Amino acid sequence: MTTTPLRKDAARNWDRIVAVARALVDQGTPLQLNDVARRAGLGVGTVYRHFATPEALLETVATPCLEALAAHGRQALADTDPWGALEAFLTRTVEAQVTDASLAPVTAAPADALPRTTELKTSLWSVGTTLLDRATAAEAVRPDLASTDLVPLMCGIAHAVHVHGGTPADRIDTAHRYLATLLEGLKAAPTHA
Amino acid sequence: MTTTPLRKDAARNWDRIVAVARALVDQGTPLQLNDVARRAGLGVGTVYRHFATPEALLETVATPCLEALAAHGRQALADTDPWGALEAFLTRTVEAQVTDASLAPVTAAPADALPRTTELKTSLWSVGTTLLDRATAAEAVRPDLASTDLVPLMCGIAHAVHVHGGTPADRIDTAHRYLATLLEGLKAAPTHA
Amino acid sequence: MTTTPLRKDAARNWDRIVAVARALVDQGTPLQLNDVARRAGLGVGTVYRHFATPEALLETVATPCLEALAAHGRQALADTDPWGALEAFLTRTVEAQVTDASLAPVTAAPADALPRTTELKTSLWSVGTTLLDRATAAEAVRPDLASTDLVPLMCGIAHAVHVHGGTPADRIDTAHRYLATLLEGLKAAPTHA
Amino acid sequence: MTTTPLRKDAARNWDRIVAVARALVDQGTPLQLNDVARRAGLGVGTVYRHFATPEALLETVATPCLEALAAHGRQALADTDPWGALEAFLTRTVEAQVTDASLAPVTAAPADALPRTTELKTSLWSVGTTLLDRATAAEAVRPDLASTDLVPLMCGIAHAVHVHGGTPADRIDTAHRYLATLLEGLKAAPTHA
DNA sequence: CATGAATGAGCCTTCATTCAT
DNA sequence: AATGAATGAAGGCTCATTCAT
Repeated sequence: MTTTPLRKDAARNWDRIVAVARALVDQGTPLQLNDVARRAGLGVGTVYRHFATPEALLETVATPCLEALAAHGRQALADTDPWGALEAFLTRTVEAQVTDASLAPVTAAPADALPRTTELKTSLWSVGTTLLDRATAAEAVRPDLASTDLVPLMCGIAHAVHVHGGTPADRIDTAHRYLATLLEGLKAAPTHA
Repeated sequence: MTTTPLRKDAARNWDRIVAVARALVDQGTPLQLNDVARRAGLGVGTVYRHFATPEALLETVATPCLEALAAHGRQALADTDPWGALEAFLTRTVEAQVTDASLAPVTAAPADALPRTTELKTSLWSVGTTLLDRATAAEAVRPDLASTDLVPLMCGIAHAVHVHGGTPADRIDTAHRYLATLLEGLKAAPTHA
Repeated sequence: MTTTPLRKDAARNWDRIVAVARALVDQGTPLQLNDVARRAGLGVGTVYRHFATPEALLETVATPCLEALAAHGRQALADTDPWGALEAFLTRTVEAQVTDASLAPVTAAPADALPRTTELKTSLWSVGTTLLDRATAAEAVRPDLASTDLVPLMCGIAHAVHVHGGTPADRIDTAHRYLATLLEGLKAAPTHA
Repeated sequence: MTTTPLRKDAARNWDRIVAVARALVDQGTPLQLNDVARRAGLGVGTVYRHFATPEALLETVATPCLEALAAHGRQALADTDPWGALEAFLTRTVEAQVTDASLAPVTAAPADALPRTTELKTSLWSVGTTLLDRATAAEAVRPDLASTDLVPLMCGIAHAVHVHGGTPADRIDTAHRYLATLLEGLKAAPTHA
């Protein structure tokens, strides 16, 4: 409906490019389209045809992960425990950010290169808002936090984990500790403050 | 006794360079020594003579703020309320990070360009450790946070504020909200967990 | 099978670059890639794409001459007169060094930038060794000279000619005189010394 | 008669500078006046006052060695054996060139920075000419070599030794071998050629 | 569609030399 | 005399992007 399906060879190139980019992101190398082209055994022009900017490529790399998060978000909406649903959703989000280096920049970016990214971010934001509203309504969460705070806070935790450093395994651990602390703070509504 | 005082003209240039750098940092432009030189109306060589690397210049720009924090830290050590002292110290720190764009990169950097920076960072870290230990001993803080978590968490909050965006005034506000939440989480020891 | 032939335009640029470099070498100007680019009317990047370092370009400039020497060397091996063959080979070598300013640095360099250069140098060295060994075996040459002395001595003569100065024509003449003297010394084995 | 003697402190500085330069030359580091100043613990200006150019400093470093050569040359003139005198003189010269890195560039330079250098070079050239003429007159030397060939040939040998490489001890050895060969060639006049 | 050569702005850095102090 | 700060031309190299083939 939206996009004409790619010719078979073009699709193969598209896959190669994304795979190479994924590998580069995982090893922390900044995405340079020339570089990606060389490693993929393709011409620069081909890469540019598929991805007009480094950001577009990065977002493409991040997409599957964002989709998984969005899927999980839809399930979370079905959860009847307001606090539990929020907690699970945020946990998943932070785990993803810490595990997948492509998410942080995409999430924090003020503008998106691909419409699909915008869709997914909007969807996630909407889920987050809903879950937070429910929790707030259930008085399970301090009232001075708005839904616009969720993304920044998740980015903040991911960044904190990054600054802390350590092996990938360490990082997940650290992320859980930091998130636990923050969630405790979210929960403990300043009743009499 | 420490450093030979600069000649008057050299001092003037030093000041100019730092002032230009300060301005660039404040408007979010990355520091490039050639650029700084041009804007300061000086030769490149002059800037290189004073600051061997962009990092050295950045740290110089950050120094006054770090010194103010360190001074405040020394006072905080005299505070007899373990929790209050920690809270005040972290508040100041986050306010500074959010207000002054030179702090975040300097704080997060694994290596320092200037000895003075190392001194100040060490001093701040030591104050933080002491205050956290006291609070932990007073059971005012959840036990699973170590002193090595303080810097990452402060950087995380600063980053969250950055992602949230808004005017400088907004940002201080946001910082207070985020910090308050986190502190609540620090305080509320997971009693039965 | 060896190298993909260059595209027509790329080949034209390659030629231009080498031609400019040749001219610079001939007039004694040191090769600077930026400079070459400007004179060739090309972008710096183009020159860097073709030749990663000044040495690579210089060796490319020297290659045709080295190939001619190598070809002559192969013929010299067929000469049945041990002394005559050596003499002819060394004469050609020195004439080349004196005539073509690109040879001296390439010959004297301890490391090569291009594999082709290494091939050619190895080949020439091997011819020289063979010819010297034959002459030594025929007792036509003083025994205290090793094949590792050939290159230095040829470089030495070329350098002597350079110091002497004069027009290109003068220089060939001088080279012949110097080489004749040296060859006389090589021949006259110190019988009773 | 010529120069006002330096003030005591100025003389001390002069000495320091030359000593530092000597050390740099010996270790093969190119002479940079800024660098020399720093190592000597002096201001750049001071070094410039004493030596207007790097060449002037280099020539100053070379001077003692040139003077020793000149002194030996004057003695050689008293030697009654034409060939022996020439041989001894050239041997000394080559040994010096190979041993002292300051000589090669000074000798090969077409122009001098210091009058004293010109004096010494002239003197040496004159000695060489005289010795060669005597040897030629005694028919001890092939007639097609002129006195203007001596300097180039010595430079050539030094350069050959340099290209050959090896430890300082090796180099003297190599120099003797190369010079012996060349001298043999000088001696063996091409009687019937 | 794919290719990859070309581009050139832009950044970094060094160093010989001058000149105010 | 000595100092050393300032200068800025000069050279090196990278990389995002375009466009002819």
